[in-house]
Amino acid sequence: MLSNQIIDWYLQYKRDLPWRNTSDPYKIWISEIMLQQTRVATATDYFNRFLNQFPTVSDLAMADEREVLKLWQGLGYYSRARNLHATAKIIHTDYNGVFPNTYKDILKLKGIGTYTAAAISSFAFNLPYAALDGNVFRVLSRVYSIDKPIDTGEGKKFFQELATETMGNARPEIYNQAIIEFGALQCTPRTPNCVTCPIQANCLAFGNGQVDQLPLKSKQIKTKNRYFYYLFLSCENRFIIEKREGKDIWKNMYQYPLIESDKAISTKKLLQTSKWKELFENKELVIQSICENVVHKLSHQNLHTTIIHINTDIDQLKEIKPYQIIDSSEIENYPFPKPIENHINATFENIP
DNA sequence: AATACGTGGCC
DNA sequence: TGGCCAAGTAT
Repeated sequence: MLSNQIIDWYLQYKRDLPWRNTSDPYKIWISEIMLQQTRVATATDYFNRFLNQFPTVSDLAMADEREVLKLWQGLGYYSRARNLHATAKIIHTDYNGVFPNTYKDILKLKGIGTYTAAAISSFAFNLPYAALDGNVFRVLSRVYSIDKPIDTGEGKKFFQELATETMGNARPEIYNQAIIEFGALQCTPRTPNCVTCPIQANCLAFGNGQVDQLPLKSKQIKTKNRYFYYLFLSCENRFIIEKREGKDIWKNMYQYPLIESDKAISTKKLLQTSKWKELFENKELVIQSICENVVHKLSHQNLHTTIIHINTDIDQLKEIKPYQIIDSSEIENYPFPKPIENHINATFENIP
């Protein structure tokens, strides 16, 4: 039986990961959120730091969102951190600090969809819900040679039923971890290790020679270009930041004052924008340097960033209103997106 | 249903 | 080296 073969493989080859060997739903929840669209190697250090700072769901509930985002800095998909924090508050108040223990209640929580609800339900409570993530899609599509696209509603429904069937009466807690780990280590996206695969004889795609063409995806992402002009306004170790609001990327994170354009513009044109005038009208300024056009690639957009460094005197900084001045010693208190983090690191590397 | 949401690694 | 991919979810 397929489920038993995969479990046997798992018992022999599984990795010892920080979130394994526990049935604490809090730890499992944190790990699952961090692992969404994120590699194990990247998530591991974040997981350890996070659990160290917030050992229980109530510790997390009591924190400021800014602190949570700071711990998440660099991990990406920051709505995960915001939802994690909001959900911790719900569990702390509505559930008296005790993690809900039914699939239905778990699925209601912000940031938890069908995959994560099944993962927590099975890993923590051994409930029989088949976890369907990218690994499981890949393994099932190959073993059964399914050429339905996995990124459509119909495809997801089909694979969810197939996953449930394949799990059968296997122990949910171990089976779900096993097939996910099998996908991550053995049945990998590129160059899967079919030579040593224990289920090679049962794999239809291997028989067809179609392993490298599965799973099938129908959609392709299109990227757009945006042009970011950051104003690094500094005076010795102090500089100006603003908080990002709204529904755009990096919500509730901090950055240098930003002038955005949908196309590249000259420094001369920047001088004519309303934001520039708002910041500098009637003030003296000297552009010290310009770091031009570093392209930061996100999944759906290319950000062409230019950082304009301007030295200003302290009195002038104080007059600029919706922005705040921070000292380099306060950097640890504010979450920054990668482009800003990179510039801060390069600028303040020699300053204690 | 289609799209937005980050970042880093890989070939 | 640019495009694809990695333990998805919300809208």
